[in-house]
Amino acid sequence: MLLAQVEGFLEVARRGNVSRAAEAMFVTQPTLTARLHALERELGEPLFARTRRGMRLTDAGRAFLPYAERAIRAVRDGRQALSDARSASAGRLVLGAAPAVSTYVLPALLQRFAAAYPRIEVAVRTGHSEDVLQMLLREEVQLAMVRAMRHPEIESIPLYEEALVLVVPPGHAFAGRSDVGIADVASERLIFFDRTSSYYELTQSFFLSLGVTPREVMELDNIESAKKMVERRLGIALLPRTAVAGELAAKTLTQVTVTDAPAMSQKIVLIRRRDQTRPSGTVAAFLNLVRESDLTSPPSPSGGGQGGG
Amino acid sequence: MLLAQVEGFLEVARRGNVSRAAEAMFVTQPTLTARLHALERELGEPLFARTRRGMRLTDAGRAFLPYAERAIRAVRDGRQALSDARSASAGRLVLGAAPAVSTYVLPALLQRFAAAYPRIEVAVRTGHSEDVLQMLLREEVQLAMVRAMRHPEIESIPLYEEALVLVVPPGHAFAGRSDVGIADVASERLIFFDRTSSYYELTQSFFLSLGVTPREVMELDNIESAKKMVERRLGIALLPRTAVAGELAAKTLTQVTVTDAPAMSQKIVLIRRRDQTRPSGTVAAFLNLVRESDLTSPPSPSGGGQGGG
DNA sequence: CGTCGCTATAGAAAGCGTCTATAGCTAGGG
DNA sequence: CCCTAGCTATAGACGCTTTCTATAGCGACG
Repeated sequence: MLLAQVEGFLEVARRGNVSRAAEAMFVTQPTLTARLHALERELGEPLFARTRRGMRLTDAGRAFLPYAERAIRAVRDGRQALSDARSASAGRLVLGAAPAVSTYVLPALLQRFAAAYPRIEVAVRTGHSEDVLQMLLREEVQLAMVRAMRHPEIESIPLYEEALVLVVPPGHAFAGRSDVGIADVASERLIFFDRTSSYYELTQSFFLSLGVTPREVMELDNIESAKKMVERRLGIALLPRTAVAGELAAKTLTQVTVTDAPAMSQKIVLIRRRDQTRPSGTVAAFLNLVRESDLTSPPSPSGGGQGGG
Repeated sequence: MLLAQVEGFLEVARRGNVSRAAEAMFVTQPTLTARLHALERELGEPLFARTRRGMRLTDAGRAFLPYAERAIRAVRDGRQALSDARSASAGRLVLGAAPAVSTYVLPALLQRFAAAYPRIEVAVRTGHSEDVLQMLLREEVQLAMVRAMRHPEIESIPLYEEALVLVVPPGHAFAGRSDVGIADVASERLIFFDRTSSYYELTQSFFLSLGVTPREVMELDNIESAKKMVERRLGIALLPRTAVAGELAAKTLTQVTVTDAPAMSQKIVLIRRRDQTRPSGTVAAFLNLVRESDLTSPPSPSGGGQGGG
């Protein structure tokens, strides 16, 4: 069955006249007649009663009419959806993100995205980087912003380096000092977050590599709580810089530089399933936005970039 | 665009594998590959990412998928609707009927019809025969049961002759007499109904042809009211036999035969637009039912057939 | 390193849709 | 009473396109 046949059926049904319908469809009248015959043959039933005055729908034709309209409309809408997607003027984008990204980086990004592409519907799925990777592989998300990972079926685009910075409450002994060493840190009460997160592992191995055994006082399962703990002077913490940018600016937390330890950071990347197809529509739109964004400087202007190997 | 292309797209999307999909659709793999290419070319966008493991939908493909399903479903449902209509197992039937038919003949008929074809939806439009004819010409109804009429665009099937019978209240002077003449009737108070109906005209010309000027006492716009009037002894009336069958059986009205006047009746026919197509589906089902029904004897067994020239 | 499993391509044959031209039919006008 | 206008159906030729079989190309896997 040709879609052209169904369209011909609709046009003739509307006009009651093959010749006019043919003209409107830019084909000759015999062509359209043949289409109708073919359709009637395939459906096994005459759809029109041929009269001296033109074509009139039979009961069968009248019964088929709404379905034909529905089919044609579906195809037309499908074309429109593709064209919308192509121009990224509409559609749906499902993003995965690690918790720190989802909470501290995505909001600003999505705000700009929504402004640029108001008719794109966005959904975010948050999870630890490994879980988000699985979502991507299962095609539950189209793009994901996670820490750098390797997998044969994904390709990644570097986004930014997220530094882990040591934060202390205002008025803490470390505040204002420029000679805080790793040994000083080790003797402080430390607050960790989310034992299942890669940050935890990263922080632990950092201390161990320096021969320091941290005296853990508390472990929270999310960054926000950890920040609150430091603010309440229950300890000090190594936290993602993007997560404390606001507090540093508001001076409810103070950043301290450790002199005798390397800067610690984690690479954040945008990952995507490896296709041979180039990113299309909503995905391409988001990629463009990301490319022209400077993710190393969060919305509130606190400290400058602090990247490091 | 071929529907086969869209179906191929769906099948491959489901299976993620051209070869299997081709097998399932009883075509060769190159054929299906070609269909997909043609569809992608027409839509201007790759719908699949070709991988070593098979075919995976692209974002565009995923966007198009629901529309493709909708279109295929519409066509499938349309085929089903036609097949239902062919076997009259489902569908819709719109009937027109004159008031007397609609009220006194159709209910029994429709009861049997609904029992025989439970999935056919029936609608009735009631109006005077002339108006119903117009409905038929405008294709607002598919069939109509009205008094016999002529029109170049319709064909009719005789249904029955509806006699007009003289009814009087029980205990009336005429009741039991076998020698009531037209002169006797003329001296009685007569109740007419619906001046705009053909019955009114028929009745009037009947009296006039016999040189009798009826002494009208009352005109109601519907038969039910006229019957009630006779029952309340406000006069006597000439009413369609089908309309008083129940009252005659219940003996709340009595039929009187006029000896010196011809029997009066009206031909009731079933009319249909003149097509070259033979009646299909629901229409054919109704015609069959009507053909095997004896419409001259209403449900309640009162008097026998009373036809006459 | 060969084989397997997948899709893409090549080339031939058949089928089908499309065109122009014309037939067949009826209604309406001269 | 014929002739024309307006409709759809048919005929025949042309060309595209779909379809087939056979084969290439290309990674993955053992």
